[in-house]
Amino acid sequence: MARYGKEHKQETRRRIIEVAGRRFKRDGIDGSGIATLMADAGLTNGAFYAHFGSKEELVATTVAEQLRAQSASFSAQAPDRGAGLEQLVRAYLSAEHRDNLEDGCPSAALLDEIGRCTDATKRAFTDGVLVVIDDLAARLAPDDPESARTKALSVFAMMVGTLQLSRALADRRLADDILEQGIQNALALLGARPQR
Amino acid sequence: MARYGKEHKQETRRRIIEVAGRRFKRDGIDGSGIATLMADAGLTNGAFYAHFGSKEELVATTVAEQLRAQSASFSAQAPDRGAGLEQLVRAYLSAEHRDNLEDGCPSAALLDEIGRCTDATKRAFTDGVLVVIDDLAARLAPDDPESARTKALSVFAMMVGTLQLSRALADRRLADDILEQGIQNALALLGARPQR
DNA sequence: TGTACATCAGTGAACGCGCGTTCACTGATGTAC
DNA sequence: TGTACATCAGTGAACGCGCGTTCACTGATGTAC
Repeated sequence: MARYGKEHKQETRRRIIEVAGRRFKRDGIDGSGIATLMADAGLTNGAFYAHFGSKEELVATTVAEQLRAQSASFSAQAPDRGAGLEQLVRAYLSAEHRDNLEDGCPSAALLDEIGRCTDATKRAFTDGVLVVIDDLAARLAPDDPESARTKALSVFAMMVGTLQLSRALADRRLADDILEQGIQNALALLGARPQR
Repeated sequence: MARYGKEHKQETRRRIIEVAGRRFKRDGIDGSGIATLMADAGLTNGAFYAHFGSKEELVATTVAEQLRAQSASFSAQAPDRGAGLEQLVRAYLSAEHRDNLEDGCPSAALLDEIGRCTDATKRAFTDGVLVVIDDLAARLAPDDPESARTKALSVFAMMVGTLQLSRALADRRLADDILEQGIQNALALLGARPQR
């Protein structure tokens, strides 16, 4: 039944991490059981512990991988590292992104749960999100990305909060409105030069 | 053992909602069991269903109550309805607020989980958060609060995202920095007149 | 004032279920001779 | 080339536990006469 070899095992591991990313984002971390996760990956629950020491270890690994993938997706969407911000903002604050949790931003789907996780998971998040932030900072100020870091972080926080809010509102019209307003305000913030 | 009368029962109900608010914000909705919640309120699990039809009903009720309390707290902190925004922003994006989940903003603690809740809970959230937003809008543009609504919503989203991010970062210095940067950017956004 | 009865908030055990985790086992693959 | 053995990815049943929910019961309080 089981195929043999290091390569195969690593591919299985990748598959678990990938389905975990989708499940976590859709149902939450607490809302996703290991048996379900493993069934998604075409395996049974027992196999899990050949790949990860605990659920929390999978969470940390998955958070890291999700942020890596998001960074790669930003680069693919807007390959010019010194630009493309408006395009990224519009794609991020779109109804499509809001309505597609599984393929969406891990921060928007999981940020408050990550705040309640172990230090190891928070560290994985911190490292991963800084790569995303630094990508944004480089687009914001190609000649001095270092100084733009906290500003990029703040704009990112705004986009995350806006998407979460849009998902939590029961009024569709209002949910669409705040995405649009979020785009306007993000672009205004990005356009303004630092004021201190 | 049990005291008798409508008044007493309603007081117990209030107590359950209050401890649920604190627990949910600290451990998440999925992370808080009914038996624990009831023990917090000094009762046993069985009594729960004399007060609520289901856990989800408690969630919707608690979300509504939390937002009502937040609105009241804003009014108490800055009684002049046409002003006080800077004060509110500074209190919101403070290290004290970040480090005190239980007494803090329900949106920052629960927003992504609310996005995964039933429609009834989302509706309770929508109604409640609009009161908070309208309070902010009235402070932002006392003479035309209606037009300031989406802008207030967007600023609120930014504050929520920033607080969540600050809580999820493993690096204390960085977490403090983005609070400070969030204050600067929120004030800049609020100071600017609408640009369309 | 005293007794009998009705009310009902809360108790606590039990329900079936899914959780994270463990482990003896299977059986396909690879290696040795 | 064929056989015997080692490796090990994955299976599936079981562990103790907490989940949301139900319900027969308790006993303090209030009402009627």
